[in-house]
Amino acid sequence: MAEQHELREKGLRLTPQRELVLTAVRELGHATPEEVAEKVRQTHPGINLSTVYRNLETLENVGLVQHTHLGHGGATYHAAEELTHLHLVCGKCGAVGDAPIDVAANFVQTLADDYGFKTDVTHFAIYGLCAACNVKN
Amino acid sequence: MAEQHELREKGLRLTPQRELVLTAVRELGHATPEEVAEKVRQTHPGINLSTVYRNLETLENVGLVQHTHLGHGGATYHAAEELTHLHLVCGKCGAVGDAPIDVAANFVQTLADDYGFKTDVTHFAIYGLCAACNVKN
DNA sequence: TTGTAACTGCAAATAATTGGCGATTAGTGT
DNA sequence: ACACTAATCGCCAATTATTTGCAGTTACAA
Repeated sequence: MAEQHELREKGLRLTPQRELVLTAVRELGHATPEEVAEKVRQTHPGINLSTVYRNLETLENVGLVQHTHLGHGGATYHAAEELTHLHLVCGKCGAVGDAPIDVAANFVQTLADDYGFKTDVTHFAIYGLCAACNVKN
Repeated sequence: MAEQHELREKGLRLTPQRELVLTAVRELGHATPEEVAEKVRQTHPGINLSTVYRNLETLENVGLVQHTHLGHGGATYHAAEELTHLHLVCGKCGAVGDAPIDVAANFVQTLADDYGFKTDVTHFAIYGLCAACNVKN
């Protein structure tokens, strides 16, 4: 019993649905619950949306995924491992780009020093225009 | 007819509801549609939520207000004049603090230079812990 | 005034998310 | 291998947030 599945290590039961949701989040990078469900259904059609929501919540509780409010409508989820970058959300085309967090290191430090505000980089969403949209604007 | 009301200047009809919504947004600093409605109802009880939603949208179209997705659930609106600061959203207590945009100037510049991403500072929401929550944490 | 398009209120329609509950199933102990 | 129990699932009704259709009202120009 040396090999413990990562989900079991967190005290969670290892169900196919759960595993599929986690895998989907990892493969998608970032996605809404709806998108995760769609992805999962490609291999497991019967899965219920509620199940996806509940598993996302559960997985978030144990720290395997996180959610952010990138834009309109819904939250988007991404794997915890992925939390090494910022999300650059294009307000025009909706594309989500990435940038390493250290581009913000200085900024974060300033906020901490001057405002006592401890920025949560994992919850960072930045709006603007992506390079592509910027050109044709 | 020298004095044109700001709303009329934008080509909008000057209705009491519209004016109240705009005033409420300005007084509240930032608020959800729900909160705006509540505020407006203090002086004009009959106003309908749809009307608030529609006016916020209309006012946003002409550039008098803007919205951001500060947290969960809903968008929050604020007056366009107010757009000289960043929003520091506390993930714990929900408080929304402000910081002048120039603390981000450097950061914004980096994103522009390195990623071609044109950051929209008016749509900036930063998550973390506010000073108060940070202490007792 | 009077006409007309903009605007409002209301109620029903959507969309997104959550909660209840009986049926199922993973994981434990035998 | 078998039974047990709580975790989890699927289905579906309930919320919550926002949007839309439409008929009645109103701002404002002529």
